[in-house]
Amino acid sequence: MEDKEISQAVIGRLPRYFRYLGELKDEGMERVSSQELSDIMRVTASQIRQDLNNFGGFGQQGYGYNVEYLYEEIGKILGLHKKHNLIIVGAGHLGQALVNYMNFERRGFIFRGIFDIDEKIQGTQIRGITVRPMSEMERFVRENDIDIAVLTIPKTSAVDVAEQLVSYGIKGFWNFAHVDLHVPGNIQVENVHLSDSLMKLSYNLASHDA
Amino acid sequence: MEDKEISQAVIGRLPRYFRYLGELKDEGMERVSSQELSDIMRVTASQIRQDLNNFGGFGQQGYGYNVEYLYEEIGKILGLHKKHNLIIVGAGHLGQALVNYMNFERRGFIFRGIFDIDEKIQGTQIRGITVRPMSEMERFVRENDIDIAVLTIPKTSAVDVAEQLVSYGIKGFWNFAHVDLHVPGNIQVENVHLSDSLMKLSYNLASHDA
DNA sequence: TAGATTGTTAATCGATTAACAATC
DNA sequence: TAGATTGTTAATCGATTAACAATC
Repeated sequence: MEDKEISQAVIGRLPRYFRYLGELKDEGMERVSSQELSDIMRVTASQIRQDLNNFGGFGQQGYGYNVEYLYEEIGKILGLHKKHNLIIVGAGHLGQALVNYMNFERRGFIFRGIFDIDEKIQGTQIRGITVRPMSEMERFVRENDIDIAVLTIPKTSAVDVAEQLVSYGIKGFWNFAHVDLHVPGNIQVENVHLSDSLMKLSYNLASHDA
Repeated sequence: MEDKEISQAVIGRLPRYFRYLGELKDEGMERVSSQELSDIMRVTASQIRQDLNNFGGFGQQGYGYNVEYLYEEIGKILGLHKKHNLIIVGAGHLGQALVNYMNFERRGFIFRGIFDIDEKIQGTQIRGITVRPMSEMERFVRENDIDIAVLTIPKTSAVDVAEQLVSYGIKGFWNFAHVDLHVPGNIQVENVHLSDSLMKLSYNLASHDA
C-alpha cells in the first residue's frame, strides 16, 4: 500500500497515537499540535511529526492537526476500515476470553469459528459460536473467507497447525502459543508471548532493587 | 543488581534466549556456540555475544557456551529464582484465563488473591482462589507480601486502582487495561495491549497487499 | 600446538532528536 | 502581516553487525 517500507518501530507506535487521538476526539477536541500531543503522550513532538510524515502530510502549518481527521487517517493506515474474518484455534480459557472480548469486533475483527481437539467441548457454544472439530477447519477456512487465525493452543501443536492453516489460505496469525512459527514471508505473524512479558517485568523488578 | 543500565531492547530478547536454551537443554544438548544458536534462532551470532556480555562472560573460547549453565544464568538475570506474589484485579474472562494458566506458577509467579467489584462473583472460587471484594484489597496486599498486581479491569478504573495499589506497596504492574498507567519511577509497568497487537497485525496484512 | 570460538573494539546502520525554512 | 506550527533536512544518539585479538 505504501511506497517505502515503514519500520516496525513506527508501526508499533501507531496504535498508541490512534488511542490518544480517539480519546481527544471523544473529549470534543478539534485540533491538536504535535507539541500538545507530545505533552500528553510523553514522546517528543519531533518523533510524532516524523512518524506521521512517513504516511503523508496530515497537518497544516500554523494550525496543527485536525483531531478527527488524523484519527480517521491513522485508522485507515492501520487497516481498520477493512473487515477481517477470524478463527480461534484452541477453546481453552484464553481462547474463550478472547472470543468474549467484544472490542475486537468493534474494530472489524469478527470471530467466525472456534476449533478444538477436545471432543467434550465440541458442539458447545461460546458467545453463540459453535466449537468445531479440527477436521472441519480446512473447509471452514476456505468457505468463510477466513484471513486470520488466532492460535491459543499448546506450543507442541502450534507449528504444525500453523503450517496446515497456511496451506488453507490463512494470511495472518495472532499467535499466543509460546513458540516461534515458521511461515512463508508473505504470511504475517503477530506474537503475544505472555510469559516473555512477565519475565521482562520480573527482570525490571529485580534490577530495580539494585 | 547490575552496574550499567541495560537497554530494554536487550532485555526484551532475554526471554527468547531462555526459551531456546531450555529447549536445547531438554533435548540433552550440552554445549552450543553463538553460531549454532544464531542458526536456530535466526539472529546474528554477534548480537547473541553482545547481549550476553552485558551480563558477564558466560562462554569459553574454543568451546562455546554450556547450555545448562547459560540457561540457569539467564534465569537468574531474569529474576526467575525469586518468588513473586501476585493478585489479579478483575475476575473477568481474561483474569480467569490467567489464573488458570499454570505455567506462570512454575516460574515463581504465584497468584495469591483475586479481586472484583462484582458482588455476584465475590465469594466464588477460581482454581481454588476466592474472589474478594475490592474493600479487602489493601489489607490483603499488605499482609500477604504482594509485589505484583495484574490489572484485567476496564481502562476506566485502571488508573485509579493502580494509584491505590502503589500506595499499598505494590512494586510492579502487569497491565492488560488499555490505558497508560502513570506511576512513580520506582514502580515497574509491563503493558499487554492486546488491541494494539491486533492493530499491528492488521497493518502488516494491509501493507502486504501492496 | 592448531583450531575454534569467545569477548570486545571498531564500523555501520538505523532511529531519534534538534533545528529551521516553508507555509498556513 | 505576524505568529504558529508543520514538513523536512541535518545532527546526534544508540543499536546492530563486522572484525579480530585473546584464549581456551
